[in-house]
Amino acid sequence: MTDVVDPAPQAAAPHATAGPYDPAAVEHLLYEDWVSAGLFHAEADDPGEPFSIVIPPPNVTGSLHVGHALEHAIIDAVMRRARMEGKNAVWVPGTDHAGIATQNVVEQQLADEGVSRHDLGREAFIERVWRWREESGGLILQQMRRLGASCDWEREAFTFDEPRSRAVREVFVTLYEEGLIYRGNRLINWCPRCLTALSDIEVDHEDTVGELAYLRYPTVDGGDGVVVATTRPETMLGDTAVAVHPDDERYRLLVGATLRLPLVDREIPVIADDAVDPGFGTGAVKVTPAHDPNDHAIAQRHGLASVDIFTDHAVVDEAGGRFAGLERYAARAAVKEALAAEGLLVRVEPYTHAVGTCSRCGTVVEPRLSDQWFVAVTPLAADAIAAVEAGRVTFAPDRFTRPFLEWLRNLHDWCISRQIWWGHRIPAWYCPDGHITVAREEPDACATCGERALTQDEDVLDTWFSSALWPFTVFGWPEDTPALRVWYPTSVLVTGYDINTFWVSRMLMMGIHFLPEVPFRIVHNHGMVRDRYGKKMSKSFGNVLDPLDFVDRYGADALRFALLRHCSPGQDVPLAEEWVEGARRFANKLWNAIRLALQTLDGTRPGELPHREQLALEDRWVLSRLERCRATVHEATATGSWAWSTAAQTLYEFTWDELADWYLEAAKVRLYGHDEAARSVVQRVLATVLDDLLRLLHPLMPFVTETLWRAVSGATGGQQSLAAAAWPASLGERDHHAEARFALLQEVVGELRRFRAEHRIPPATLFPVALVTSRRTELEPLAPLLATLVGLSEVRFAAEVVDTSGTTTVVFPTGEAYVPLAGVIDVAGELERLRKELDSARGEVDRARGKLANPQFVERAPAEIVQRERDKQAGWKRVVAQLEEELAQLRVLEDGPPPS
RNA sequence: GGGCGCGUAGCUCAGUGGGAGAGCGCUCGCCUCACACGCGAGAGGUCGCUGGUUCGAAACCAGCCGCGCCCACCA
Repeated sequence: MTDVVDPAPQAAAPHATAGPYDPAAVEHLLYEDWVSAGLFHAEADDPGEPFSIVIPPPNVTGSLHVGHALEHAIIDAVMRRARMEGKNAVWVPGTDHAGIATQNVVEQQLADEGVSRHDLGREAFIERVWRWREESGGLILQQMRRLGASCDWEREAFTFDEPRSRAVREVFVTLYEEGLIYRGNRLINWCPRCLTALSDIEVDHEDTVGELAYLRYPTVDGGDGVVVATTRPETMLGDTAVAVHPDDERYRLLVGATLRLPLVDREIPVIADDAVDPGFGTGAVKVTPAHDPNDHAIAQRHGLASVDIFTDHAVVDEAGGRFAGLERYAARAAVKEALAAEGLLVRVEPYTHAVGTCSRCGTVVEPRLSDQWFVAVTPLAADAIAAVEAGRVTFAPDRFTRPFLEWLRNLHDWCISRQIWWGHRIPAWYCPDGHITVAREEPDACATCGERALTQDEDVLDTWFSSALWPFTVFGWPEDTPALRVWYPTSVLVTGYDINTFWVSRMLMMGIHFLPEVPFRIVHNHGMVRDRYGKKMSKSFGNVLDPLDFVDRYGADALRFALLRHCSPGQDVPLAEEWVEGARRFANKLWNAIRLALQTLDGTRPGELPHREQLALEDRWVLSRLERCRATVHEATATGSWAWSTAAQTLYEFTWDELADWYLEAAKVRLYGHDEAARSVVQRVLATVLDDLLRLLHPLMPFVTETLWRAVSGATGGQQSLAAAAWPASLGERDHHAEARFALLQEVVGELRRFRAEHRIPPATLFPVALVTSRRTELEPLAPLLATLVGLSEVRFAAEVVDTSGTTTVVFPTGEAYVPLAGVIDVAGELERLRKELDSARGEVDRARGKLANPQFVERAPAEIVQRERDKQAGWKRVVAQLEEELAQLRVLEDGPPPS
């Protein structure tokens, strides 16, 4: 870490600082510079093909978690590439008011203070939430800046701000007028803790071990009646019938009979309905229309009454007679007990079934008949289905299409009213006679009877109602704005597959209904971020990773790269600290590679490449490899088919394995040499290669590349930023000839290095080689390179080596290298080392033999351990044999004729 | 009940018809003048199992086993 107090971005440039790359010293300043230069801001009439993405708005009071980090890393990479390609690109940021989630958080705060929202009253409560939004609402957007997200901050939107609220009322009223929004008394999911209705997808289904209880309902005349099976005995208090299948012979005679409902003494009929599965339980089902969706449907068909037995809090009400006042689970126990006492509890067996829970608080939901507002989704869904089937919207990856369509085809009407306070109040007013007036602005009088004393509906809208409008409301709808005309439909929606139903489906339905086009062409579904073992992150499991902690310690680029490196469409992304650390090392490698370049470029700027005949083999090789890298990255980052792991991996390998390990090492010959012309050539090649590499890497790692690019190119920032530079064009055809020749060199270098390592030849010891090779004409010009890369004192080529005494042979695919051993290998030292190794290996063999010779061990130790010992012994025996052979060879050398 | 994904080195993963690979971890040798957040060398795999297609299968097909996820109003 440097202790520079107030460095300008240039001050931290690589040639001016020592030590590793320090992200903290540059990131903030670079971000400020980009924003103040307006690089992320776009106007509708800016030049270029329109390209737009709207952020999946995070909860306004939330903070950035790794899932956001992944999503924003992807979107930002996409945006930056689009911008570099000259598109008129805009990324609209913003937040969601997140109705129930936010209200729950604030209610919890109040609870900690010992008050409830009802103590405060509606006005004061909402004011309190707004105040909390002011305090915490900017946080997540600030955190996005730390990641480098290139949002157009002048376009920040909020699902509950005034422009969005106006759009919500417009949509609600229009749909109401079209008959697509209605108020009705229907069975909904009720959360007894949040005290509100929920839509179907806000309910999670969890397999729960429960019981199946068999209850006997006698006939009114005291006959045996019917035995029904139920997982919820307490709901029998609300039963209004028993149903059997019409073809069920067992009950043929009972259909039409009247039963006496135990405990409440209600007379209920036995009815026949196709919905009953004769194979389940006893084939007879109790019908509780007020608390079960199936039963409700049956009741509708048969005109049965509904008896609601619960209060809002899921406590039995007066309809439950003597059980009134009991909470539902207490009531379950009490009902079972009472039935048992009357001999009507036939039996109870364990039974696992799915139980619905509130996705916001985990409480078991209560199906319940209730007056709520609904969207009649069938016609809207039909249009959405048609759009997907016609390919106007595509999913990446494609496999998400089918479940999405299946979901749309099986939709029930969407319950949109919520009995909470934080959200868009439903624009419906009631007069004392119960007439409903739905209006864009508060009406003066009832539209039906002219009554002036109106009260507004108390409920608010499902938070997804307003986010469904996001892709067009952020551009000013319902006004016909230039932004809307230019940027709608948005180019692509980048979001997790987990909210395709919550959000994507609703945006599609609303977008198609209210605008001429779909809201996005492509839905790019990323996966979920998981821990290093692929496990879901959860607070209770203690494996939650904090993205900002990573940004602090490793830099934003490192986090982004670590995420993108493991990211392919639809696949979950594992993340561990080591991956981020590895990405930080990569940034540092890049930093240092360019530091070397800056120290040797003498101010050479990227520009025209030298003529081809001036280029050395390694120049042609690196340019060809760069072109390969460019083509792969270009392809892998093309809209809709994002193979981020491929792009990241390709850039990583080119930078590290090719540029740093080979090209820079090879280039040193000329960079440090005294041939001015040759130096100029390599400088110009290097400057250009670095320029293109930094451009390609910029969408993934914006900060380090920007810093380095300014140093390489001499750009001063602001408008002259990498963030505003052009995406690299093709360098032309690959040079396969140069690649093949360089590969030849790499093979020879590899073999000689292996020889050096095996024989413990110190790096400082240079040795000569004589090469006999079928590729002499190709390799001969590369002799200086070979010498540099391996550390050779001399490279000779020969048709054949006549006198091989005192030399050893290194074989490579197209020939052999002869290395004299005198002065190269420390024969005495090698012998010493090998003898020591041999001693120790023999010791291991003896140790194992001793152990295995002990009958106590062989007989009593677990077979597994004994076997392991045998394997060990065999392994060491092989090592001994090998060492003995090596020693024998060396002894020949020691005793042989002295090398000339 | 329906659907989807995954099973490749110790761990996490890439690889979709012709060389079994990467990062981390591990072993050995090096502070070589960009980088020890580094350099060089290396060990390690019956590509879940069975069968099929093919000249050739980690990859394509079928079945099976195992893990994970999503959807679902059989009480």
